Amino acid sequence: MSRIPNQKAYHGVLEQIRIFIHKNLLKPGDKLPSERELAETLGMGRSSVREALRALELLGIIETRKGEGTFLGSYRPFQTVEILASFILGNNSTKDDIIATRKLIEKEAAKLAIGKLEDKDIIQFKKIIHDLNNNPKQMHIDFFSLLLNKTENELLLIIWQLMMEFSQTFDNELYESQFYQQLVHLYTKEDYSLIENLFMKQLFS
Amino acid sequence: MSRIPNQKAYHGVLEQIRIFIHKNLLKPGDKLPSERELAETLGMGRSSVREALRALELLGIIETRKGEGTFLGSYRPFQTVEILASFILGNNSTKDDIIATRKLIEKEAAKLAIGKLEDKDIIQFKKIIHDLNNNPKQMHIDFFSLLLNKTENELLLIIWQLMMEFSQTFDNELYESQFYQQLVHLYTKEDYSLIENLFMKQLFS
DNA sequence: TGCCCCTAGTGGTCTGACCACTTATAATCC
DNA sequence: GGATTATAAGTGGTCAGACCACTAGGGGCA
Repeated sequence: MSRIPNQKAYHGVLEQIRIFIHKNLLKPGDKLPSERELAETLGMGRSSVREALRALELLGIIETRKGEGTFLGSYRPFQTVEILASFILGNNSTKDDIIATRKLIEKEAAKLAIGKLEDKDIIQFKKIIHDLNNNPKQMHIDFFSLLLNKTENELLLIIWQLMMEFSQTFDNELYESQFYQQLVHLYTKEDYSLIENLFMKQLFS
Repeated sequence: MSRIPNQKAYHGVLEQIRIFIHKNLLKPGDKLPSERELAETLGMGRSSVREALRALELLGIIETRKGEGTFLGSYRPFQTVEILASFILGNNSTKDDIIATRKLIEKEAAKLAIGKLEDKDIIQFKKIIHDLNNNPKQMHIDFFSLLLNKTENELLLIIWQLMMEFSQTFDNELYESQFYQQLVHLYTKEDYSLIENLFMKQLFS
């Protein structure tokens, strides 16, 4: 385990953990060696090991529970996207970019949902639209949350949620109230050719 | 700066750094406070600060140079990709999400670029396509980097780059070689109605 | 048998120390 | 005075040791 001089220690730890996981065929939920044990095995300080573990934890690759140990998590890049977004959004990005991207996702999600909606989903959509307890913004969130879920693309859902979250403070650019009904109506009639048009009308209104 | 008991210290550091960046309008390349300074300012140990910084470094959000300091990076998690990818492997639904989202952005970018391309851009596209030094993957990256740039939606560009980074290691689902030429051809003829069709043909081939 | 307490092990955090490296300053030399 | 060279200060990289808070399991007690 000789280290290349200019290589940082925690990179080595990362690599070793990766090897350990694969060699022992660890599955999500399985336990990893303790920090002290890892440090001794790899011949480096505990703090260096911790730096690597913290990084992996932030990315959702591992989970740590105080008093218990370190466990392999079920890694998905979504957490990574989320962290990156929190540093990127609001800094480099303009309001316009966020809104445009949000609408783009909504439009595409509407098309992706084609053929994946059952009758009970349609009913659910109508219920959301007519729920008078919700203000327009909440209605919008409920509506597209359901729609995004139906696309079965979890990543897209996460990105959309991030856009919504970061646009909370300034974005009131929702759609006209009848838009949602019209969209549901198109699903009901199974007339999918007009979905794009429906969105376009909203985007340039 | 009182901390909620069950909240780990480095999460606080993460948040503070994020605020610092936004408050001071730091751009990539700008310098952050030193580790010791951060530790004192935030009232916590240097090791906790380091754990947060290492995580951010792994994500490419910051860069550290020994003897110089810590600098804001350009959000490109290059160093990370191989490590992360090795954890993604085997999770097919996640891979599918990444690929689908990537292609979705490419399709929409192609439509967003309508009306924003000048003659010199067209020439540039053709140059990229016919550059024999590039392998197909590099050509694809160059092609859509330029296209995404032309959409003038920086956020969309960043998301796309992230998808590309992740999918680099496992995704060979590019488009047929004549696809790129056909797309440029449509721009040349200013025949935009067929862009969607062109992509759809690729997606289901 | 069932309960409780204690202990060993674990992650969470801090401190202080030393190293290697970079930069800016000061001293030196011509 | 100007150029070169030593020096000092500052920075990230790493380690060791010490506590703390928490968890789980075992041993003892009723």
